[in-house]
Amino acid sequence: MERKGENEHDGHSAYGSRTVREPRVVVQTTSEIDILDDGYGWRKYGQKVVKGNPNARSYYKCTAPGCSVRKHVERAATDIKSVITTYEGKHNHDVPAARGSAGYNMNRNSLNRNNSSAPAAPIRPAAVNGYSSAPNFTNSLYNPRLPATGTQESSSLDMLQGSGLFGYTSLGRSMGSYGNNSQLSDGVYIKAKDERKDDSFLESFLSKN
DNA sequence: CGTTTTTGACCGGCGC
DNA sequence: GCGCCGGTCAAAAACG
Repeated sequence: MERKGENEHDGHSAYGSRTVREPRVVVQTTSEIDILDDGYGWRKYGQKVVKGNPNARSYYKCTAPGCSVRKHVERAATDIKSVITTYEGKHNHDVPAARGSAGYNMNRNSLNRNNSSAPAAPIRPAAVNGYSSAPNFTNSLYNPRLPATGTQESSSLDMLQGSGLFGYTSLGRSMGSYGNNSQLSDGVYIKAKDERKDDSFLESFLSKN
């Protein structure tokens, strides 16, 4: 649907020019669920398996009209628990869900093309466990087929949660396992840590809500 | 009924 | 020139 053709965005690491297009934000989350609810609606438009990773990469696009924000979700090949979500683009509308916490307004595409620091990350992990008051949980149940490597999530881990566990870490490249990304172009590397038992999580929602 | 998900095929670029 | 790879679109199905 949408347009096609003049949507070239291959660029890669073509720094030469300071024409930095869509902001790339990489969020690494440790959770069983691939789909993190950031408050926006996402429509899956594709899934592909990349070489070097037994897991498939899912492609999502914002369902908001006029919003061409894309989101890629992929699991680390080495750490099945690590979910790497890459956000591309910026939203042109407010957050449909997540009322009350929508006090943010990062919609600003003016000067500010370089993103070495000062991340205008439109990311907002609303799926943070701990407190769930907003009924925004449109994530479908996902069954992460763990390759039964022996190490399974013995028990639910509820350690680091709640609190603004958000820290912008400019990590060049941490999980340099499979030389997939030659280099993280300009992108903010946010590392959010949060684990939760989807069962309790969903049950709580479905039961109480 | 509308919407979203799902799978396959196609495309464009790059490498060799 | 062909093969490889990643990415998106497209049509159909499933679901709410």
